[in-house]
Amino acid sequence: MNIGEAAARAGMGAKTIRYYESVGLIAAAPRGGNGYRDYGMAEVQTLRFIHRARSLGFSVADIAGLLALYRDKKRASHDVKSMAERHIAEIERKIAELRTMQETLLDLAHRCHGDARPDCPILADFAGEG
Amino acid sequence: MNIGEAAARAGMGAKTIRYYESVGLIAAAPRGGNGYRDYGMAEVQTLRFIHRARSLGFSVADIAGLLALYRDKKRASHDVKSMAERHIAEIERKIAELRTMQETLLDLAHRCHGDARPDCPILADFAGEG
DNA sequence: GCTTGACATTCCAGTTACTGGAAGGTTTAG
DNA sequence: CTAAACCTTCCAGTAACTGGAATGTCAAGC
Repeated sequence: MNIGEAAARAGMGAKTIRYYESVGLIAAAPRGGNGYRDYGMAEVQTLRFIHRARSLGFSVADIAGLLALYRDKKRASHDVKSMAERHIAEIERKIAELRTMQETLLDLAHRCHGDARPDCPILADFAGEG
Repeated sequence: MNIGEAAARAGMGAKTIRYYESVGLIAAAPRGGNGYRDYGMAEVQTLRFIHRARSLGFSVADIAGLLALYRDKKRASHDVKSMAERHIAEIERKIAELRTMQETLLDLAHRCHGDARPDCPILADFAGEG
């Protein structure tokens, strides 16, 4: 099948597939006589794997590792789990950072009149007043 | 003062200041006879404002708007508050997205032995099994 | 006066994961 | 035959810096 159909089946754009090929995440697809890339269901399966992992926030570099583990039938599940746990911890860190930002902003916004008057605790805070 | 001192006082790197100047977030600093940028306390104050806003997750583009409001003594606090609220909502969206990822991963990781055996629900999920 | 180190300058490249667009070749339907 | 809908490559842009190279300047110590 052509790249467009593979993309549709995998739930991503054709450009994304070419990008993954260009950075070495997937192998270069064989070409037909017209120069078009040709994909089979195995490649679509790999692309779906990538899509799922990306949707869970794994980086392309991490996914390269996950794909290697996936293909290594003698892998230890420990290796997969530890990658997942590292990623979970990273997500936790980001959530905590965002939550801190959000709490500060909610507090500032709460204290701001939000009317036509110019005085504003948000700007005052940013300006270092108080 | 030179850029290094301004950077130290504002809590950022000298390269960051040059970057902000290059993208028009701050005005080009006047130069001394040696070509060095020269800063006063007002500029440091602006840089600290930017630093604070960045630490709360505002984009450089947003900060340009916030600085304009800050300088407009006839601003309506409503305008500031609405920017803050939009940003709070965006943060909320990101947190929700991360939380969803995290929950899925926690569930998968929980079901993974994490030992020397190769079978792994995480990879199985990515591969679309089940 | 000279050297040395810590500054400063500019410009280019790299980061992440795509995405848009241009210029062109191919295939298919009508 | 033509027009639409594919495909190809390559270049540029996104966000917000950061690192590094090549070069210039300044202040301190000998």
